[in-house]
Amino acid sequence: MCSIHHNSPCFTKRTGATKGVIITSCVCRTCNSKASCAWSLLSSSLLLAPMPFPLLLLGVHRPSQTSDIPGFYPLPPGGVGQITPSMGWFTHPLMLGSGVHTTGIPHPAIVPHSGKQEMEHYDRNMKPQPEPKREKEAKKPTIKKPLNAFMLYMKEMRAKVIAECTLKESAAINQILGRRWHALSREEQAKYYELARKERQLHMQLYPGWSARDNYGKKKRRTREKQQDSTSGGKRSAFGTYKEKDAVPAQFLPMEVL
DNA sequence: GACCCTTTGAAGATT
DNA sequence: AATCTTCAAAGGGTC
Repeated sequence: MCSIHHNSPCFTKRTGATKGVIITSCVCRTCNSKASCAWSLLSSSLLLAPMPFPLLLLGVHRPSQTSDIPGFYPLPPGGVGQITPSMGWFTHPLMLGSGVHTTGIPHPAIVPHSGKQEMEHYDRNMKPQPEPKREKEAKKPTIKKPLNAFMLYMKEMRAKVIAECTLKESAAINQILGRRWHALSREEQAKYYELARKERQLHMQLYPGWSARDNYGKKKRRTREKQQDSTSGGKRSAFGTYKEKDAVPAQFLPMEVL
């Protein structure tokens, strides 16, 4: 957050690549000055704002009652234990998984440990899972990272892009979504930044001791070299720079990026 | 069946 | 402080 433009969401700007690695820096969207990335998890001004559509996207009702954090998930003095299904917390597909907070409150960020496959049962139209396996995996739940603005955007727009382009491969879809993301106006992007910020805040409140580090190493990665090779030629998209061999065919690209 | 690919953003780790 | 790394989602492809 820029110290001057408090309401200006920062964004990560790709500034180039060294040895195949993209350098990132965070700048204020308004004055373009380099700034800290923590654009105000604690910014009460935004918390006081009316709930934007993104929370509707999540299926989380905005409680009408007041709370310490108006417009956001109320946290009673005792914690989150008073959040009830009637508040809509459980109505979103994301909320229908087996993830259960230590308080007993289910949350999409909690999934049984062992990889992305486990995500299916809360995010893919509630595919029924064999019960014994679920119980087995539920022993060691993993609290996932909250989604960032772009991830939320992807989640919302993926189906639309698939329908438009008849593509199914996620890598290609994501390239298109990346370009469309950059084509969004700041106002449009701001909606997702705010949703992401609230997601992070909720996550912090539900899992105060959680750290992104907790999930480090849970995905086994193959040799880093291969990844660097793949990025050195085309790098990490740096505002439109793509590997030619992986470029999305022009006929699949939306008009606005052609 | 685990990981890759591909995207951006957030945050932890390292220099 | 600056830079680097990992992981969030997705699902076809690869090994």
